Amino acid sequence: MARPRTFDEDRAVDAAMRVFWTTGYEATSTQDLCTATGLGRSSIYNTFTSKRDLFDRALRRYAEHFTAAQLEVIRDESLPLRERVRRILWTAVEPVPDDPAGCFAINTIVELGPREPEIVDLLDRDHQTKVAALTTAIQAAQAAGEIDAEQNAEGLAVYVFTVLGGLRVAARGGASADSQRAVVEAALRSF
Amino acid sequence: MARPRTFDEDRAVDAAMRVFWTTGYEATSTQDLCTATGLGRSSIYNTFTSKRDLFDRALRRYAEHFTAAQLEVIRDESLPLRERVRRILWTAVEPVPDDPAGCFAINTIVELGPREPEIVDLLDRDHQTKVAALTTAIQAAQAAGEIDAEQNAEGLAVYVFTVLGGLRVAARGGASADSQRAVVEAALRSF
DNA sequence: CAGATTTTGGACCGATCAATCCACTACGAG
DNA sequence: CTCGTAGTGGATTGATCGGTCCAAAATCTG
Repeated sequence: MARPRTFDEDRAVDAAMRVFWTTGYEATSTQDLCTATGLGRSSIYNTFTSKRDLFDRALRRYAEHFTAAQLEVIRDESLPLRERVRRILWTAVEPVPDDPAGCFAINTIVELGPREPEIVDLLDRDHQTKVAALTTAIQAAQAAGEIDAEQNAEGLAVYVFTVLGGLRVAARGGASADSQRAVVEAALRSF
Repeated sequence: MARPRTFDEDRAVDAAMRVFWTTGYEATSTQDLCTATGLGRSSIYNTFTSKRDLFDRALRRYAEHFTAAQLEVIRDESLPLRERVRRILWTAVEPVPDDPAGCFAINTIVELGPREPEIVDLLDRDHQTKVAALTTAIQAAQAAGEIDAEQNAEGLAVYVFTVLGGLRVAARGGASADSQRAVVEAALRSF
């Protein structure tokens, strides 16, 4: 060991994540990444091997962070299932104020999906984790007589995340909170 | 007038549209556009003033084409409203085989939304047209006692297109027809 | 303090970007 | 048949791209 780093690696990934989230992969230049992280080119390439590698780390960070938060809501048995679903969808009505518009994962699927199967795999695994958790929660609610037991639980779980995807695309296009709220209400009628 | 063009302008826009649709704006090079259209650089820059201009024309063409098709379905009074909505959503379950994955309009909102307000405006006007048409159809169905009159008609219309957006993002990520079908079924329960 | 080791800033690299230019071609008008 | 005009192919432009390199700086170990 010799000269220590003057920056925090996680902070750098976080800053990069927000730039990629806002601007997309192609439209983000390495110069943008330097500016956003406050690092020089050498520090970035010394720590992360390439723009693509840094993007992967940023995306993983995003996926892990948001998946963990969603799983916590999904598994919170102190709330009725319907309320848990509402909270999942509600993140699109009232997003975290300082976060960029839309969803980084969805932006990435849209931009890179057709030509980056590894990224699709990563996001798909993440998606499956969430679907499985929600499916389990729905089945429990069905067994408890909380919601209609006739419906396909997994189909309903996929439906929830599909609606969330639609909401986040709409948010990226500047949809109003009122309009997003109306969609959430309509979506919840399927339960 | 002198030497005539050896290519069809609309065909060129169409070819460009498919490349932008597949690859996105940033990741499409002018060389890609030359290859896809079969034109030389000069012909492209002589006919369209810039890459951005050609993109705008391609996007407008897409929006007009698909909006027209959707409006036709929405206004087809020979079908029950529920069936019309199903057909709108069904385009995500069984897309036109040779079309690129996903929806060009949604891809564009996601990629360029935050930094191209003019494009957002264009797509938003298009969106409003469709929402207004579906709202009218829903209100008629409510007046006819075909569906529950309690619900906010416009909210329901926005909901339908939001779900469609989610389905198209899922398609971009390679969702299976089975999974898409289950989502359509769940979505229709809100009616 | 000295030497080894890592980080850092900035100059630099070839490749590629969107866009322009120009010589040449092809055709309509007279 | 010739002239004028518009279309075309390909070379070329300056800017920017992602990525590398190197000398100077900083701090740990002994």
